[in-house]
Amino acid sequence: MSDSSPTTNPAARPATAVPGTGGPRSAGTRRAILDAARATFAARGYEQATIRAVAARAGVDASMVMRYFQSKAGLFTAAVTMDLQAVDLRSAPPSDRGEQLVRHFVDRWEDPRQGDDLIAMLRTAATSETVAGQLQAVLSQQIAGPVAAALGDDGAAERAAFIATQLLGLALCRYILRFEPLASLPATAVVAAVAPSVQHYLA
Amino acid sequence: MSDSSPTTNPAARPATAVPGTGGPRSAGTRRAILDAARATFAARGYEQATIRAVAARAGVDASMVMRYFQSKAGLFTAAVTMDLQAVDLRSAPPSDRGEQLVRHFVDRWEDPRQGDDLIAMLRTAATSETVAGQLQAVLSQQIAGPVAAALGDDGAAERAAFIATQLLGLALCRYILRFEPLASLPATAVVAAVAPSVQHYLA
DNA sequence: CATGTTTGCCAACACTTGTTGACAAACGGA
DNA sequence: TCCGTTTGTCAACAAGTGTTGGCAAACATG
Repeated sequence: MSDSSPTTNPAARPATAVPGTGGPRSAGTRRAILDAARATFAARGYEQATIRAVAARAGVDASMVMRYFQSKAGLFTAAVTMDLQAVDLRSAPPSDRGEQLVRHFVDRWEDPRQGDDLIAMLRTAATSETVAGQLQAVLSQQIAGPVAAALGDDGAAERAAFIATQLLGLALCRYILRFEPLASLPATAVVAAVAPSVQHYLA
Repeated sequence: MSDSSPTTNPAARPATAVPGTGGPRSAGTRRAILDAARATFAARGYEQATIRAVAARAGVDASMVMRYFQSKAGLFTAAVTMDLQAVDLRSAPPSDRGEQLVRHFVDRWEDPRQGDDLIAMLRTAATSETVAGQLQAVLSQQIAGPVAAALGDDGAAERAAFIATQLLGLALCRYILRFEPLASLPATAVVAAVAPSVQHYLA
């Protein structure tokens, strides 16, 4: 006690909180809010997603969301912060690397957990320069990194950029705009169709 | 006279209005509002673009925007309605059709007039199912049409969908997210790099 | 049990949004 | 000149937003 005001000190952790979750408050509520935020941001985009909608989905009050995360922007950052592991393209023969890269990304998008993060991020990046920068950083690690590691640094940035156009365009049309017949095709067919295009940028 | 209430009847056109513009009010103001709306929607997206911002940019009052176009949605539709002429792929040898298609689209995006329309539409489509449907209709006419005309109907819809992923992904990364080094490359270099990918989907 | 902390809910504030209506100035025809 | 229509401005409304503070219950600790 006498440390500082309890409301503003995130280090004051109650006994019921699970250590290691990173949050100062109830772990269950925090997780419920984060899950609801992910789903809401992914489904409606940043502006359309209201704090009240997130709170309702999580079964708590809107002011709870504010106490757990300090602002809507903070909630978005916390909800969308993910640790994706990058591919190691060197483990595959050069002719298979395009397909490997596409499959890796499609797997991420199809995964309900990580996919919602990416969809929310992509949706928001279209209207927020800040998030666009974050997305570029993620893609730099996810694409430019492995490409440079596998091919060397000459022109890797350009190659990665063009690969990003193909992969983001696929995500946009299939998961956000839901263009038919693309959205209904099985994932394997999509991977098979797009792989040669990415392979071309790698060669 | 005695027809109906003048405020709600769009057919009542004053003598000062220019016939053929399609609008019942002053042609100059209408055009100023439409230009401002295009620029604002393209720059900030649908939700972020406020009627007051459009009005300020056009140099008129916000209520004027409402009287000319009945709602924000109506303004968006009027501002973003464009008539793009589709390519005729049959006029080129099959091996050049990919490049022709890409160049046609990049030319549209780079054109300040039509480009703003498309950027606004793409930005908005990411968060509005209605606009996503409109965009799909435009792309169907711009891509699926020429592809089916050139290659026949077998699998044309799928081919067009994959071509759309590449072309929309390029537009997203270059004109909206402004990823580097992609955004700074000359248009010719972009066309040359992306053309083989589209060509692959055509073959 | 008494106490202080945490959790959660309720109500409200300040602000912005799209939208509407009333009213003054310009303009054109009779 | 007079009058109706049109054009434009001002102020306001109703709804929804993120955000804040206060207050009651739960809960662990002494």
